[in-house]
Amino acid sequence: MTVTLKDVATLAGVSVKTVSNVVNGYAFVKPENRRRVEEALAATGYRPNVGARNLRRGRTGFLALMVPELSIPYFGELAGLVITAAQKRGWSVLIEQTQGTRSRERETLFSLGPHLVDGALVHPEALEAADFPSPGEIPLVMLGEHAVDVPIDHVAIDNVLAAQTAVSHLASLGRTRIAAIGRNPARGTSSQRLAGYRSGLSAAGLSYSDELVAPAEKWHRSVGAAAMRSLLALPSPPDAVFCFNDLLAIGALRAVAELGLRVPEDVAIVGFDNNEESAFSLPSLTTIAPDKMALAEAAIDLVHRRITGEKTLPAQDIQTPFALEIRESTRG
Amino acid sequence: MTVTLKDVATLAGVSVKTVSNVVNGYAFVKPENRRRVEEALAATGYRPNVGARNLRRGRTGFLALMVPELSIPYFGELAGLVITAAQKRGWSVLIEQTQGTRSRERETLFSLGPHLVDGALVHPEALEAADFPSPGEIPLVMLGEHAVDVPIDHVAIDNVLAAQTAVSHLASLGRTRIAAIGRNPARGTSSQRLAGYRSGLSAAGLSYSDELVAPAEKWHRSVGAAAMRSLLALPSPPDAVFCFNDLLAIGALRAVAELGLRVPEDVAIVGFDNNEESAFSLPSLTTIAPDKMALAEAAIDLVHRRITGEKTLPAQDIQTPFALEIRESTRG
DNA sequence: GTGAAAGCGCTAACAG
DNA sequence: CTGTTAGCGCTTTCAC
Repeated sequence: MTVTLKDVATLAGVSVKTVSNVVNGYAFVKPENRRRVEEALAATGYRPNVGARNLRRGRTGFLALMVPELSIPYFGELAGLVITAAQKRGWSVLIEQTQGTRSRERETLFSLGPHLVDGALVHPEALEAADFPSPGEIPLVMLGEHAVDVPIDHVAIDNVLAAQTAVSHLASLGRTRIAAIGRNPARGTSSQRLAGYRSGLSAAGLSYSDELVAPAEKWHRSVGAAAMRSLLALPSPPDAVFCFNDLLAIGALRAVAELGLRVPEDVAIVGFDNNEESAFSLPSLTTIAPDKMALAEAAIDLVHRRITGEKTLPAQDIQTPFALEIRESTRG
Repeated sequence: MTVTLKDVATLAGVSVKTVSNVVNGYAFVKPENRRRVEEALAATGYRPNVGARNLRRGRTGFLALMVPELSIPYFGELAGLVITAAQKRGWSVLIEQTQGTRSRERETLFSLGPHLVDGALVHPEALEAADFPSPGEIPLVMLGEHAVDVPIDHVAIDNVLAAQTAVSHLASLGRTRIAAIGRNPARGTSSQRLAGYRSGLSAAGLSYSDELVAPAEKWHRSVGAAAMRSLLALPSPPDAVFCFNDLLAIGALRAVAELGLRVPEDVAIVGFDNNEESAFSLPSLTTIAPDKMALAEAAIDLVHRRITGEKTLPAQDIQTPFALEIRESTRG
């Protein structure tokens, strides 16, 4: 059935070694033999058995990417970039979804045997330090928030600074009651963005008020809408809102519109992530735009370095760039 | 180092066969031996080498999913569902992106060796009949449009009927100049939706006019906006538009707003795909909602049946349900 | 019930 | 430069 190296060798009248040499692009093969092997290769339609090759080489050719959910635009976009970056290095990417629950995250991390994948990029949401496998397992790179203090490679943007940038922008517009949507003590990212929000406020000489910070269990559009409604129902409602991600902001946009108010005139809104849809919402959304490609490439680069050698390097903490993308939702 | 079956056997004082039996849940093992093996297993933290096992068994435990781009919401959502469905059957999913180009699609299809994955779900965009591998390779299931006539399993919604439903809905609102956005001769999906558009028109007693059908190379938001602008610049502009996907429709929404017109009063708009964002656009988007979960599960089910036995079954053509989701963009 | 041994397809010494 | 050979870690006859 499937044609093996041996079959090709027999047909070409050479040894498997020679065929292997040709297949693997080894330079020193007698032209005559090379020709015959190549003919046999073409005639049989030989395809290497990747599994066997990897078994022998001690690597699998796979990388795992663990994310909460691919249907969330940020992760869909990120995953696409990761796959592209990985492919350039010859890896195929296996995707695992966790729904952001700690139990699924633990399970996934544990199931990533040393034989299934060569390394993994993980974007944890709820994981705690104790959940991480003992070092010495496969190379792991954390994406996004460094929720917990573990000595593991990590790449992300400076969330605190980014959040602060967003809030400063709002303040520079003359807004004085700047709210936030997305508080969630269980998520590391939330704490960081909250910290940035607070320092943005104080940098602008504005005082922090608890009632202006709306919680959000899930950072989805519907939650953003609900949160915005409750903020607008306040005795003195906000004149600007910093949403911890774009989905919340999209929801907020809708809530404002439903109440007959205008963005940005009545309420200015800033999001976070720069999902593709944010450039097309009505109004389009000012947002923090992380350089997702840089993020993906840095992560792949890191895992690549870990796999090929540099085992002993101390855990890296890489920051990738971001920018404030100013659009209609904060433009007079 | 990594602990192997043999290590466990040595430690437990039995043969590899016995350990293998225990690991694989073989029933007839002397209790005493089972206990000792289990202890050794726990003590060493043994993890089976999936690659080696698969090499032996002749399967890999992987499924490939080929899509144009994960950053496109429809594919992000679909991929998420496919991964979930595959996981229930014990498969991990490998994602390959093609950017919708024929060359990348061919390459991908070709690289899907019989050893890399047990089967593949492919969503081709530009592939032609000649590009398909000779039957007898790994099980392949096509998702989405049956662009070409090849005897390969296929699951999709009835695109023609769905498009017709969308157009009929627009006609039922009393609209008489119903345009379409998304013509692209190179894409099978486009032809089908165009056919549905035409039959929807004629069912409503409306005549077809070429000038009302806007081409779209890529079905992206910006293209939808541009197409809408040119339609609105027509001497007698449309009063309704059927967009071949939601992204085009989102772009169209923006173009209408920029010209100071209103949706649905001046132009009613219908999309296709029911991306999550469509429920939150302003106005929210009426759209054809394919049952994506049914699609994913039918596809996984099919590939599962192919892999486990039913090789000789003739190529299946499965239709999954869809619904017209009526929202603000067509609601007075 | 369990051990010994063969071998899945491939690569990497090691001769020659 | 090329053939032979020994495994990678696992499952699976086939004896015992």
